[in-house]
Amino acid sequence: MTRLMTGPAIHAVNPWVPDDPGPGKRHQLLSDAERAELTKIATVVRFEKGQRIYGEGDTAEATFNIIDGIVTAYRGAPGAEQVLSFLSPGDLFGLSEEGRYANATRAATAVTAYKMPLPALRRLLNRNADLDVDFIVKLCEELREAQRHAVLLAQKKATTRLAMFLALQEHVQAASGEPIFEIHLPMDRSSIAAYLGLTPAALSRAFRTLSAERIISPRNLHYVTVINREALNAMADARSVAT
Amino acid sequence: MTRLMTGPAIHAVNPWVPDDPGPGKRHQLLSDAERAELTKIATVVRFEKGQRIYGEGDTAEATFNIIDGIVTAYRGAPGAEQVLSFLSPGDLFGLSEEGRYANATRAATAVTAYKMPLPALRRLLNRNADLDVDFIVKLCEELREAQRHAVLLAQKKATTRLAMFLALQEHVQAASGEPIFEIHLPMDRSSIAAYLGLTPAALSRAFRTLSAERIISPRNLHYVTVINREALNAMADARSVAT
DNA sequence: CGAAGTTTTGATCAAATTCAAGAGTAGTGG
DNA sequence: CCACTACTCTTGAATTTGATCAAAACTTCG
Repeated sequence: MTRLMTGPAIHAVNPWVPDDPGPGKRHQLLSDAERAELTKIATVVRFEKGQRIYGEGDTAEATFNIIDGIVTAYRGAPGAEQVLSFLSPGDLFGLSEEGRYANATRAATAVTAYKMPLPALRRLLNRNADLDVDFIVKLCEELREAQRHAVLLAQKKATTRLAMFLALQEHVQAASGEPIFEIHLPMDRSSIAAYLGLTPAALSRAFRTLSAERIISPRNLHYVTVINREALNAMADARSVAT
Repeated sequence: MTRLMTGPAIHAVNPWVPDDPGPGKRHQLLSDAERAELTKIATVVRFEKGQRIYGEGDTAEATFNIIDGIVTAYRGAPGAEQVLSFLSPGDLFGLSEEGRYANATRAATAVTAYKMPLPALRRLLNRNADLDVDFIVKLCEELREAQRHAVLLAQKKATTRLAMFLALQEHVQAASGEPIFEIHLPMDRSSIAAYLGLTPAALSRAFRTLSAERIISPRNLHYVTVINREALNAMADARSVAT
């Protein structure tokens, strides 16, 4: 969580070449000059836990870059709500929605973020080709994340979905730098359930099953230890079945 | 299907402003000059129905731009295969995968496409900021499509998923210009099932149910008429439930 | 016309949803 | 600091739905 340099930060893996820090390792995409440029048009905003940031269909006014905290992106009316993604520090959201936001967002935890007004951002992107590339790279990453989500949702068993989710969270955590002895799940159960396309009841049972099978060991609602990583990865890799 | 001008074509809606041809209407993003540039590095390739274009994990060598036909993007071993998207003319694929392709692709029908080697494309993008923007826009669109897919997969009832898929296909068809009295489904049932996260058996029953409820009327395996669009949209909009 | 493939249908089985009630967790105020 | 309330999460029992396995109908193509 050391954040010495100020200004917007976009974290992503390099899509072009496979060298870099390490496979799957994320790094800062922006140069200091670019961060300075972005800082000029950005303001820092705060949202408290549970607060809505913008709604589905609202006129898009700004793009956000998370400094700290987790943001939930979701769609649909309350009661039939579908969570699309959990966004972490370094992530970008509120971009590219045909003039309106395509989904709603809310703070899953207390959130600090840079807010960049769309017109200014657009002008900046038109002038700065490198910055464009950075945004492309970031978008590609989000696209792949959405695809992973689709793969997750296509799994039929609740335990498989949960296993994939836990593996994903572990990855996110590892990629953000901190080593992991425990997986941290800052969001609440119903949000996870909505992300996994399950009812809270089914999710609860899935947790129970994985615990009973000695694959995980939940310390409390927000911290889980992986006991049998072999088994977890075997489920998560979803390369079961064959003939 | 009138395709008078030659050269790569990227079709997308404009993400910035909501004016344009019409809401949800796609248009050509590239200028003639840009198309000429891309043409210089592109070659035309053909794939026959069912042919694999590249595999998951292969070293990424080129990006493709579909001229004609439908491409299936999928992931996972045969038998546990998950279809991620069906790509249409004007779509781009094979982009942005960290040096390797993140998913496999195959031709769902006979396909003609432009093949653009990655190094050349990269050089071109570095020189041409406008082109970058076009790619960003296109990527945003694909991102949103992946999110829609996730929303679809999160639906619990098979009939709801099918309804959403049919609505989606109708949209794609409408956006590509041709008016629709029938929905065209060029891909085979098992691919649709894999896209919907269902078994072929369940998909078949879902078709049956929607037919029995007088919502659709399939002419044959590849053409379906919507009889009751009200009901179809009601299911597809997934805005059921409330309090 | 025949053969290989795909799609549909049927019966059984497993799993998730639903609905409802019970534990556990905050968060509040005395 | 504890007790109370509101909320989230878990658990249970019945029902619905899709998966599975296998066989029959239909396409497609040689």
